Amino acid sequence: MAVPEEGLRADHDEIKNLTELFHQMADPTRLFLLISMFSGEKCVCELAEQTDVSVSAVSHQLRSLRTARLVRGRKKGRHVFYSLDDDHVRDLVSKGLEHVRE
Amino acid sequence: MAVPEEGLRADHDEIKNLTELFHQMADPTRLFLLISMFSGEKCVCELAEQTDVSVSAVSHQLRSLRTARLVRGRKKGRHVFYSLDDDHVRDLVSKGLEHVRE
DNA sequence: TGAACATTTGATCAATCGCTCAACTATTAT
DNA sequence: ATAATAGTTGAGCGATTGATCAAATGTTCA
Repeated sequence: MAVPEEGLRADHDEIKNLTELFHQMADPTRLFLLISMFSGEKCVCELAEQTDVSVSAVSHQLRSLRTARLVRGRKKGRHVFYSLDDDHVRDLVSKGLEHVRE
Repeated sequence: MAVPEEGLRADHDEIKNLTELFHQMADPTRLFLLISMFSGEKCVCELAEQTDVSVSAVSHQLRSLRTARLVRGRKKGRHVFYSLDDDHVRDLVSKGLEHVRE
């Protein structure tokens, strides 16, 4: 008896959206920001001091993540607190870590 | 009672490797190639005629995937058959599809 | 009000990316 | 041997990326 096709349908739009998702996680700075938010919301300055890039660079990358709907920002006083906007990200990153840890 | 930290440790090397993994899946052509291989091994010409780019471009991208150890090639006659070298890829792509399908 | 702090934004620039093209290697068939 | 087929490789090129810097915005506090 034949094993059922282990194929996986995906049309052009889905592939485009999926590459956009993976693209967001395919940069060290953005990935670091995402992982930082795993333990809860963080303000920009807090995130920035953990990275080796400028506050401006962090802000740019957060904008990218926000546009892609992976994070959301909540304004509180003069701070903006960012947090994950999607739980799939957590799953993807831990699955990915399983891979790189072999 | 406090919820245990939902944090996730990842050192610089792991982050670098993880971005490399996601980078491979962050391009429409490469992602398409990977998804094509979900249903079994495929030769280059077979993969190429399903994409909208040249055989050369496909070969370049397969090399990239091969270097990143996501696929492997098996030579048979004048064909080279490519297949997934890691099952995590399948998991990551289906998890990703769950996300983009909302 | 004005200084200090937190964040965003736009310009700029070097580095990287992914494609095509042309040339090359390798295998099979006549 | 020659032609045809399958795949790889390197150069070259336009497009995209991600960082910095400087300037602008918004918020709190004295």
